[in-house]
Amino acid sequence: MSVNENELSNFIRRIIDEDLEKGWNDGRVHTRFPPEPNGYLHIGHAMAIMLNYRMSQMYGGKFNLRFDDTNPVKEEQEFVDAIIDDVKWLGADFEDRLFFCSDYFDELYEFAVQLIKKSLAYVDDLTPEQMREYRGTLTEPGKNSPYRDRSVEENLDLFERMKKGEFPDGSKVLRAKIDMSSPNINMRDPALYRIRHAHHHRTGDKWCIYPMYDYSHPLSDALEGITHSLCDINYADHNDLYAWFVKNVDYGVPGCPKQIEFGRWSVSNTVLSKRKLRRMVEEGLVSGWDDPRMPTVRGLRRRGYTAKAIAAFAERAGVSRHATTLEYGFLEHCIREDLNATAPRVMAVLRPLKVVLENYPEGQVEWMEVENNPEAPETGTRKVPFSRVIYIEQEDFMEDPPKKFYRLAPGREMRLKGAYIIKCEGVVKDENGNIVELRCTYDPTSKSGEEGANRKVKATAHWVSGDHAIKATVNLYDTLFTQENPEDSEEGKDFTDYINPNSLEVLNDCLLEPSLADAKPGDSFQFLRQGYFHVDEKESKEGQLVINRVVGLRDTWAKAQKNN
RNA sequence: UGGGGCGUCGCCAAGUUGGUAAGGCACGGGACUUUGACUCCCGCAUGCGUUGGUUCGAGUCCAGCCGCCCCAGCCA
Repeated sequence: MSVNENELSNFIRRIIDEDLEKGWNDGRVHTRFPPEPNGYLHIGHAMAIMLNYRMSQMYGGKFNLRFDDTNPVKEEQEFVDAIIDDVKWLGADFEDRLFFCSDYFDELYEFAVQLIKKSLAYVDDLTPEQMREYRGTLTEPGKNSPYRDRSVEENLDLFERMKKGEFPDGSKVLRAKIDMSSPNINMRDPALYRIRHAHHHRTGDKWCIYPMYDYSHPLSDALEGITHSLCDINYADHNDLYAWFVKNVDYGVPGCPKQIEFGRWSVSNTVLSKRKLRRMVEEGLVSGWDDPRMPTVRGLRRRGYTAKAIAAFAERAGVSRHATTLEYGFLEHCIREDLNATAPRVMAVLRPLKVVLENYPEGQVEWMEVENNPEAPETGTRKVPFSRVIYIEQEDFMEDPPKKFYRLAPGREMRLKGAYIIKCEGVVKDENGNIVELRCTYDPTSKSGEEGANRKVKATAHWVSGDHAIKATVNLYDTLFTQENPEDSEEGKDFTDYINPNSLEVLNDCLLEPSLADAKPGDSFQFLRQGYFHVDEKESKEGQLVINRVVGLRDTWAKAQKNN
């Protein structure tokens, strides 16, 4: 797949190109993905990961994975492990550059001491409530804290005692001394360190003061030699602060990072906020973070999305400075494109309808040769058994077909892929009038590959031999939400009110061709017209395969029906 | 009402010394087809939030409006 020159964010490339021309940072390009380990990654994160990673690759640079683990009360090792796993799976290769902000706590502490000595930071005793009052509002300037002019010596002493644990949580905070009347509220003496007597998942009980994001992030970037710190537009107001720390701290490492903001992505018919996804899991609205309907990396992966498809999605969607909503169908297009090229074609019937071929000898079995993937002829062929009783999809037969339906109907013919042309001679119904069986005849001269097969028949369907089929459970999915943007809920409505009640349909008695007995978790297939499927790692109670439909095919017949 | 940011086709997105609106998705039409898939053709913004201005010429420059988003955590 060739990538258009224009794809993947021209505006960021323009900035980098200019930096390179100026010889800034010796022409290095070094990016990073900085998650807080407080949840699982979703498709929005995957986009940011691919943006950072591809940007570094495009310029022959490097890419780091760094955890922003500065708030021990929200973070857990479980999430660290899951995130590392997801980033690796996505193919964003950080090589040996896996870092943690918590690894820099000693340096960060020294940098704070440095700022105090420069009279650029002070210990404040204001309570959180008082701090809010002193900060002013969006339209009114703030006022200086009465503790703002403490001497360097006193600040040094107080800060050290904060570190030693002499003060309770919330009693003191280290703040930068910038400008309480700045129109940018982030510059009104932001907090650098707060006291938290809490156990950190990596540093244990070593620290009871923890640095704030605004302070630790630019300096962590600087220490790692990051050149372009890509973050979402929410942080645009923090850019001045970011630059302030980089400028005012002598961090002793060559190079100078800069922050560049990009617009956030959302995806239609789903939600991406961690808070909302967590609710979905905690309220049991989905089976877990890896529910195949979830927009999490783990969910998409279990559903059967490939890293390649997600990378293509990120690449083509691009990025700008404004918030965008990507259509779910665009994601589907990307996975179809990948699976169309790679997924073996296989016969499987989701909603079986019994067909008896009256003129086919009882007990006879023919092994039909069927191609594995016409898109990849080198994958060869395989043998599929054919016999007197076969099953086709219920939807491939209509007793009273409307115009334009050209599959099987009474008196009509249809081709069975790789086998024979059959003709419907009769319909068997139960006492309730439901069709339970079709009586058909087959044309013995129409065997696939032989002369008689070369006649036009309007439709071709997949099928499975009754004596040879194996059973499976198949999960069909639809979008999790009916609303294009569930976040935009009306007054008095919760986003969960828009959950699609039909987002999951379980089919228990699907029939698969016998070669699927060897299928392993993680394998993907195309069940011809039924779309692309992925074997789940879990088995059903009866030990059958559980198969997730990744995505259906583009279906012009279904669309035509819908438009009627 | 302070500051920051954003507005190009239904959804993304190119457009950057002003020169006469790329591409993808979706959609419509057609060809091909032992997957109504795939593939391949064709079509799809006299228009770039809006109103004026500058100019031979403006999505691109200027001015004014309109609309949307973000910021007042000892969260990230």
